[in-house]
Amino acid sequence: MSNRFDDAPSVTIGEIARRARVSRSTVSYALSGKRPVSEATRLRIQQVIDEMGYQPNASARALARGETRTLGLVFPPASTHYTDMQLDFIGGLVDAAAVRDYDVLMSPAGAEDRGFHRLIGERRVDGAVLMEIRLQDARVDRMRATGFPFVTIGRTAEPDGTSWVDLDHGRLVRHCVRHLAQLGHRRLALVNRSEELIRAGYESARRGQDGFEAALAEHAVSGRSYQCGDDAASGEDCVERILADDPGVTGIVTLNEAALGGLYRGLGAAGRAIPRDMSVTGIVGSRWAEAVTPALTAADVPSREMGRIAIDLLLERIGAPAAPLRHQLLTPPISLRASTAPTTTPPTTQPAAT
Amino acid sequence: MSNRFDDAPSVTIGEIARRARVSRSTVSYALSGKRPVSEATRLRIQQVIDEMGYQPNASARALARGETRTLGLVFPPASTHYTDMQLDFIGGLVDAAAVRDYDVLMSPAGAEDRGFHRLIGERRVDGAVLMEIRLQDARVDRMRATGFPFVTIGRTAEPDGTSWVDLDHGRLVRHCVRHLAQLGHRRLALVNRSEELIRAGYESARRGQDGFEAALAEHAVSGRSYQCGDDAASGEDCVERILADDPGVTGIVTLNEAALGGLYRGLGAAGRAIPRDMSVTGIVGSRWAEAVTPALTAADVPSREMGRIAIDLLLERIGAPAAPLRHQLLTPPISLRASTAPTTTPPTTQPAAT
DNA sequence: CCGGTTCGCCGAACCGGTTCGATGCACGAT
DNA sequence: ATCGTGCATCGAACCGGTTCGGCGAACCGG
Repeated sequence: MSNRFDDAPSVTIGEIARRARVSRSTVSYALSGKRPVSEATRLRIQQVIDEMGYQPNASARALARGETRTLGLVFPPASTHYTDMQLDFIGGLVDAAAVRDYDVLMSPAGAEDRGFHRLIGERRVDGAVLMEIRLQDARVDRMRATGFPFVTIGRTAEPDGTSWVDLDHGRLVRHCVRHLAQLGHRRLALVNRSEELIRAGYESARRGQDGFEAALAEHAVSGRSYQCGDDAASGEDCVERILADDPGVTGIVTLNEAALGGLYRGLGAAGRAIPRDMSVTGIVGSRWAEAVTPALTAADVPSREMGRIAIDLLLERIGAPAAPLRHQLLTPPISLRASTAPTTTPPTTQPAAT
Repeated sequence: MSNRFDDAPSVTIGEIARRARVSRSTVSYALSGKRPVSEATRLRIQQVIDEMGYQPNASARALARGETRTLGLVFPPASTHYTDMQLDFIGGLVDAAAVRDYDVLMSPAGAEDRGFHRLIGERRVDGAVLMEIRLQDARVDRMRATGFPFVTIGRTAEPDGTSWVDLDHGRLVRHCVRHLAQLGHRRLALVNRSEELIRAGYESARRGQDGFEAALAEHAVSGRSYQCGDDAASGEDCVERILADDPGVTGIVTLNEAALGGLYRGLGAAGRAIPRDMSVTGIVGSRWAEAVTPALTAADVPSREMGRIAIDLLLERIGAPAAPLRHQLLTPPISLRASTAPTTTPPTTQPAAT
């Protein structure tokens, strides 16, 4: 009598109905409340349910109701490991979904992928969130063609036809450049993501880059962009390239979280102290920004919040497919930390006027 | 004619059967191959399927077959953000599951949680992986009681009744201590995880701590353990406490990835150069180990591999519930990097003898 | 005392697959 | 010509829920 049943061969609604001496439909209605059930029988049913530890089978319910109460999270496979920001994003997303009584199905899937078919075609989920969006994204096109509810994290080149939440990388980079320009820096470098990602049209890298170039013109400063692999060694290497190209660079903007440590190490090795000889800023998860010494002046990316927003947008699309598409373009503020400072070379005294 | 159907109201097996002029069962057998079907009809069916873009409904299949082809990943909610190692682990796990044609359902769930009920009771998944194991873990007890297939990442105080994969934190810490002892360090400190986690019985922190104390005795060195929050500021703070307690400490072992940057910064602020004045080592994801300067001598945690192993163990339990339980206790080697060096104080010249 | 509501519950159909037993047919052997 | 055999296919039941239409009993007013 430790557990009611030796094996507990998944007690069904029929079993409950039999023991409560009502029909299956009555049990169903008692639970869903979609039709009135007398207080007496409701109690009797509830008692049997408690005794037997009944829980409705999710597959059966999904089949009957036509909804799975599951959301898909689609991200490219062959996982180059994720960044901290992405991780936090996933955490926020899963938590938000749980609060709304949805589970999240992880699917490493490209557009042509079997995994993609599974998720959408087999109706394993009621909707999907697409990560790691590219400017031209076959997955988005396919989703749009099927009419399946989805939202993207990041936006394609043609963003109007989709619900999405995104960081305004272009603007953030412009803010970073402005910050450096205001501190007097005139020769900058952008440390972007890897060449492959950029070539693939990875949207944050591309728009960040565009923003960089626009900002250079805007503030009449010079600068150059560098592609950099997602690891410390690439970061070190990148510093070498930057200083080889132009030893006069005094400001760096980075979009590459994973290379940040290497960047710092490379600067140290080159004898450039931060922020005395080199100001560094960029878009980096706060955990990394605060881990390096000196701590990085960087955009405070609200990753978890973005996960929550994604869920809300998606549930809106599922609940009201006809509702207008919605977008959220976020431009979080830049947290001033210790890695940026005014240029020291030209004005030895305070720069009073121009 | 862009897409065969304006709305594609989920084409079913019945629809396929009608158009191919066979019965539903024949379609099913043609797809599953569980009974022979003539080549001619198989082709005819396949053609209709291709034309209409049929894909079997996952819920219906799960209901009929009694298996969902989905695995659960259960982790505690209220997500204190995860470490890099955990992230890589999840990535490896999801990828491994995808290769074996399983999806992964993320569930932030405590033992008493609604989420836990959903996953197991409603049979949303065929089996589950439990992360963040504690020495006494109510979730493990519940799972064991239900007889549901599961494996844990980490092991409880009573590990024999469960399939698990785990890092041998005790041994790894002992190796770290031995390494430091061999370099001549005699006064050490352990930087552990947060007080709450340890009090909660978080197994890696507890076993790491035990290993530390055992190793101190083993190598006749002195040392003390410190609890440290999972962020850079706590790491800085922890350094202060260590040096205040005993300024003569020359070796640190850390289990706290998130505090590593703060640890380095604190040491820098205290004027202790690594590794000249202080050797640092520990168990930290390689991305972090290589991001700090000097790079950290640390255990190379095979996180992705552990994810793969977890999936394999779980699928074995699902496929053969009667099979003996299996365990994998991993002790990856320690990668020597730049953060540890022989003590410099006693022997100013090279230590020729003794 | 009777007809019309209302309430509470039941039975059946359905969701979209899988699987088992049975059946029709062509074939070869006798 | 006849019987057995095996192959290809079909029909029905089932998985475990949800939902709709209907029915009997109790209750109401006239």
